[in-house]
Amino acid sequence: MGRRKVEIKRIENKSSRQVTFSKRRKGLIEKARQLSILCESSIAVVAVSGSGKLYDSASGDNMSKIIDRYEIHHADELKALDLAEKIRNYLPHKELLEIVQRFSNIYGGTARDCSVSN
Amino acid sequence: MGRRKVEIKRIENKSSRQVTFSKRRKGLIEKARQLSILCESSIAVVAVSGSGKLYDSASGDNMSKIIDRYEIHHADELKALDLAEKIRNYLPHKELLEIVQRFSNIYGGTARDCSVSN
DNA sequence: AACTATTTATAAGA
DNA sequence: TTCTTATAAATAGTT
Repeated sequence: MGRRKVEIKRIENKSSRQVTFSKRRKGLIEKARQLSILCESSIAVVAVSGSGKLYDSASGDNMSKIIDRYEIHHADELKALDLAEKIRNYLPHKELLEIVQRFSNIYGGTARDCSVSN
Repeated sequence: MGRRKVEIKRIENKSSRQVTFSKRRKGLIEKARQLSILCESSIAVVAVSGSGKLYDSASGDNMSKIIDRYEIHHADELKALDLAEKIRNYLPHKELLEIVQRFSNIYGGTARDCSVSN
């Protein structure tokens, strides 16, 4: 849908890639909104850019409810993976948990609007 | 994009609505796939139809990781869930390790311009 | 940030 | 329901 047909492969030029990301992300979210209204459905879109920025939209219902719905639907798989694995990994898990808690204490779960270099 | 312009409002006829849901859902997921590849990004789509069926796609990364990313960025709104608590009860060691590494990437040595509440 | 030539998505029809 | 096709809509390259 443009001056030329584009191959679906990584756009090498960084600024073109960013422009395309911006245009198509907007298009995608608008399509989600339309689908939600036309067909009375709930649509969640979460996009993470190459540089790590997060964009999301929830149409027809709020994001938490849509994600909950996804997780309920996949609960069986998650549980099957979980139980044996959790026991098997108990000790290192416990140690890692302490690390995560330290992270949580430092960053508090409330950090926002972070730009990350790389 | 069809024989006629359509208003973006609920399609009253049930079978038309189902046909449109099927066509547009497919289109949306294909657009997500393209965006992911063109711009090396990760895109999650979760759709719940009016009748409660769930459809999802994850491009560029797996669904759990994209949802985790969303939840990390929205940690403020997820205080009730408490990340550490969720990890303790829910995630196997391997995924926990990945979360710790992601915390390091996000909040580690190169993060700047962070506003942190509390 | 706008424009527009083209491609792509899709609404209606077969 | 699957295929076709006229048309609307999205967007790639340009300004």
